[in-house]
Amino acid sequence: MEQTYQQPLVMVDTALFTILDERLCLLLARRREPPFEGVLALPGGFVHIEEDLDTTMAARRVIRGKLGIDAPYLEQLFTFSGPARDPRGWSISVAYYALIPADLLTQSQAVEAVPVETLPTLPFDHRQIVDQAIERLRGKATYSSLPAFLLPAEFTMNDLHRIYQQTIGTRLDQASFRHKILEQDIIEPIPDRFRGGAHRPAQLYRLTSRALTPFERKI
Amino acid sequence: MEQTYQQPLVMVDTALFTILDERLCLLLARRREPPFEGVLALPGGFVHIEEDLDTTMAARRVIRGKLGIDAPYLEQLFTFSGPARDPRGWSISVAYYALIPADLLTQSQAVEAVPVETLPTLPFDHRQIVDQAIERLRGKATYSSLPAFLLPAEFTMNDLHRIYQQTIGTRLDQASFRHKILEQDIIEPIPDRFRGGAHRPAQLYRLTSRALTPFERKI
DNA sequence: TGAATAGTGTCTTTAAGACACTATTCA
DNA sequence: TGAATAGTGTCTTAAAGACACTATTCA
Repeated sequence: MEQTYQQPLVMVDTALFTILDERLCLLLARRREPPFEGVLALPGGFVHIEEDLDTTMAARRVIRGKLGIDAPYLEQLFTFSGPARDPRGWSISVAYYALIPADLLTQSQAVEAVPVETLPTLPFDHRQIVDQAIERLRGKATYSSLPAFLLPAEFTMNDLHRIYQQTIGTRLDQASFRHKILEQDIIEPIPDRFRGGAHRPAQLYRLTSRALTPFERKI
Repeated sequence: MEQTYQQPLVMVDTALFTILDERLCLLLARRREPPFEGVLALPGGFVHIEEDLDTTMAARRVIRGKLGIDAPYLEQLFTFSGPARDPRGWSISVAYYALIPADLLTQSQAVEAVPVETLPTLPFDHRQIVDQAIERLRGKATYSSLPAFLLPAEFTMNDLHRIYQQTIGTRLDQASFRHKILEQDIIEPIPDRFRGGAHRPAQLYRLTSRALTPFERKI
């Protein structure tokens, strides 16, 4: 019978991104169990078939366990597998990536934020997962409202401009950026809400939709 | 111990595309075992951890079992999971899609080609897998050499033009298509090889690379 | 010859990007 | 006032797409 084949271990791993000090960072958790006990790694865990309705729910459970909150954006990335990626045996990891606005992070959470340029050596194949997640993030940033999910609910046009530049990794002309974002209808001004400083106050905006909006053309 | 959690069933399913009579078709196999014995479904099977090095190898094994050949293009699509998608229990299916040039198909193979517009009712969540595979195929067709993998090793510019139109689903100006394809350097003319008819013979081309080439801009 | 497909040159439209400018606040 | 950030209008460049044309074969 087919069903009697020995089955792989099934887990989920999550690459959690945030922007801290104008830099793209990854949230890493110190492992509390072997293998690699005490080492910084992507938050993850086994799928619990009694409680998880699918692997996305398992990823949500892992994120809630580490951060105490739900990620505003969560997407399945890729499934990694093989006999050698985990010393416990032939395993499958369904990898996810998520965007966490910095204002949702608190001291109490069991994670450390590390800039993606200075990541420590990661256990398992987590480095590969992270690289692929960054590639996906950069790719989608050019063609969608994705980077906006790294911002708090209210933000200025320049906040958005900066976050797009940080995720894409290139300079974008300020004026052209404004023209194009406004054409896309992904954000709307919040009536009578401005943010000031020693300069002209900036209009505050919010997303028009809580879902990711793909663009026809690039930003 | 974490390892003692009950593990899901782990399988792979493959959406195999080909072009027959100018139409995008899916290769379906009649199931030889329960559940859904005798029903047309995506070729698939359980991951065999003793012989498969990863899920991609499992997908290759499934394709070789049905077609006796390797697909020139194979890509992981998405991982589907949950307690209800398979009556045998909580399961994970790592779905793949592949492109099969029509000249590699023979009568002896254990599959039926069905145009994607007239698919029968499919078991499990195979309909969802197919829909997502078509979406991915159309998406990548605009930005890469992907559709060329549906053609035999040698083809004319007009073969390529037609296959792009069939996979993308829209008309493309013939002259502009030629300009843009030649700029991309994905194909090269085969010296002194032409295909005739009752008309001017057409230059035969081949791919410059066996790998998928992404384009900077759309075709 | 003309029917059929192959292949080229060039114009128009539209998107992407650059840039010069004006606006409003506070110190 | 000027430093600082906010915001607008318009020009340039380049890509996408349309179109008119020429080329070569066979019946």
